[in-house]
Amino acid sequence: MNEKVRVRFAPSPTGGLHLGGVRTVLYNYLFAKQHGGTFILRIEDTDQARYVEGAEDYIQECLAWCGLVPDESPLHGGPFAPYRQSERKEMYRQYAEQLVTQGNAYYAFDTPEELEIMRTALKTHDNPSPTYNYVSREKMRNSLVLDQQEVARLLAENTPHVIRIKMPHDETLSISDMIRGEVNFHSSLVDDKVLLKADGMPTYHLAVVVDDHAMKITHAFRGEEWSPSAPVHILLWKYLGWVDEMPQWAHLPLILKPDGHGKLSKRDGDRLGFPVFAMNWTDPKTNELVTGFRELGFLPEAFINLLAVLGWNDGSEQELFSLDELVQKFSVDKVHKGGAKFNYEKAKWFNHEWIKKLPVSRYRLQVAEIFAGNGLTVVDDEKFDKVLELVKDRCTLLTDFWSQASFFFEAPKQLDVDSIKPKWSDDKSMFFDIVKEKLILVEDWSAANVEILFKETATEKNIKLGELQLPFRIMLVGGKFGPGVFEIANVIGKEETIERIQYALTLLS
RNA sequence: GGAGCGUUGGUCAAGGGGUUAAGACGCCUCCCUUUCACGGAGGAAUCACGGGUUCGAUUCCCGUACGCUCUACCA
Repeated sequence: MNEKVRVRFAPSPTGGLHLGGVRTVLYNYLFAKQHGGTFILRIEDTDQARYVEGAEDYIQECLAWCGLVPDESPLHGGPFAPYRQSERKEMYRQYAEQLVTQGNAYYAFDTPEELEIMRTALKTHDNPSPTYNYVSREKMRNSLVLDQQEVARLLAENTPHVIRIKMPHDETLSISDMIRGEVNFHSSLVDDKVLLKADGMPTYHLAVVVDDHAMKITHAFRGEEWSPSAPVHILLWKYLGWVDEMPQWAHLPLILKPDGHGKLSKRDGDRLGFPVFAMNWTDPKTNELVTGFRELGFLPEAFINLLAVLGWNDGSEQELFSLDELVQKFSVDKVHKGGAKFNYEKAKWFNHEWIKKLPVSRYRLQVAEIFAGNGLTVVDDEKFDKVLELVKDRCTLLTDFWSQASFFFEAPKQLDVDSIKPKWSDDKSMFFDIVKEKLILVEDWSAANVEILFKETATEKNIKLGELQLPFRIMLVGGKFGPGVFEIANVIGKEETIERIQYALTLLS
């Protein structure tokens, strides 16, 4: 393992894992693996208000389902523990204090109300979002303007306070992004971000820098929404004296709503009728269930594949990639700069392709579970595989196997007799009576034999074969779908075939 | 408002100074199949706008428009 490359995925346990999240994990993973490096899962749980019980386990399960198993994580452990930010709390305070001592940060005692007053007071048409910056900080209650004794008194009295970074007036901060190249920010336009919150927990800005340093992270992939705060992070690496160890950044394009514009959100899934989470997620606070790709019948191979090409393309015509192939072929410089709208139709196409591509043994178990959920226990594995093989071309989602194949195991509950009745005749009725009798005598129950017998009888009775196949299909399947009728007859067996013909004849007489 | 980023068919996209501007999804037509699919053959549909540079710009440069992200003691 090449310890030179260490990349991490750092979700916060606040809910389900959405498409953008999984894609970020995926790119992190691909990059780490193709360089023989280490893929790390770190949990960013410093926001106590939004922390959700169970979300961390959920994330780990999603990763396992997708096959993106981390080398180091809270669950697996690793040499750079802890992998949960809340367990590193003391270290953040220490670094924040160090920055204050160095003069790169300061204490701010402003209450939320005072901040609100400042923002509304400074708000103008031209400046709808005033910030705490090198101008406004002069009028606030912080250790930059208060005299030292006052600051000491406030601290001694345990006055709630935060630590803010002191942004320089006039500096150009340059970020080298693996996807976008060099991006420049002027420091006067960046605000004095809070580094350490009043509850003693760090904000993302401090935590990500301290953790990435502590875990020796070399490459950092994250969503584009982080791009504007990159200058803060750069400065922190500098102030803490770690510039030489700073990871290389890559800001990934966003996954957008299929209609309209904007970042894809959980709500869009409900609204437009498709999943946005990897797996089912039940919010313990509201008990609200959000459906996942897994439960909807997606294969992890397809899920990973569709996500990989939503923001990356290797330049060839290839669209279907296995995880191994992705590790081989992924490259950061082919990652797109612009966001992509999510297209559920295309997503389903990927799943369809993977269902056709993979051997049925790969998803036999999941389909069996779906059957069990519908009250049917699979007992004959050999038959089950045969059936799956027979209908896989017609299944887009794993759940489609139920509607496409349940009739192989239990007689259809309803027959679409309406589509045969108009053309039904006594001749046909007689034909099936004869066929039924002949079928009883068949010894070698093969599709070919049934077909021959069927054809011969049709010729005898002088009825066109085509006019008989549809009724036969309805008798066996219940509707106008499924593989070849004689194949079906073969799989469901002699007795069952005869029984279904018999039953249908009573309905039609 | 500001900053950063972006803009090739409806969507995902390849390409990149001279091309009939790939391919995929979706849509339409036909073939196969007397079911539904799969498969096969076709079709409609695109370089945001304006200036430059150039013999020539979809491609390079500058503007404009539009979009997105950020502008929290959230990440």
